[in-house]
Amino acid sequence: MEERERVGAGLIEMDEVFFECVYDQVKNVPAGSVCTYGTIAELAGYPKAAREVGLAMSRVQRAWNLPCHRIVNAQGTLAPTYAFGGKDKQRALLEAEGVAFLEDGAIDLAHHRWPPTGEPEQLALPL
DNA sequence: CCAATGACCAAAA
DNA sequence: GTTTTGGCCATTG
Repeated sequence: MEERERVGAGLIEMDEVFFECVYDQVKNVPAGSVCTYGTIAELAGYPKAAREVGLAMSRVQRAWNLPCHRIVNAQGTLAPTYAFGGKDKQRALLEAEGVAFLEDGAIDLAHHRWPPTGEPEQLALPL
């Protein structure tokens, strides 16, 4: 019906299926955890469309209420083009949720990666 | 349809 | 650790 869905100030005329799935996964990421583009793509049904996930993120609007700051690349580093203020803002948001960063400025994916796909070593061991 | 682009990923040098 | 190369697939002109 009509031309896809008009969202805020942007008109979405892409494969809503893929994007909807991506956004759904992003919404599923719990606070304090992060997810990689590749994982999101995989969950969305396109195991190799990691770039499209990033593209979807760039198209995200604030009104959608998506925690896109929890999506990082496979290296645990933040993209330079975070839509809501840049990587600096993204990092601040993540730290506010309890995400720890390494000295290199990358996120410790071993502790914050989500979902816990088959990794049995989620033992926090705080001390 | 073709070419270029992109918040990527992994392997190789 | 960095830089380069290839692949991946949807969007855009």
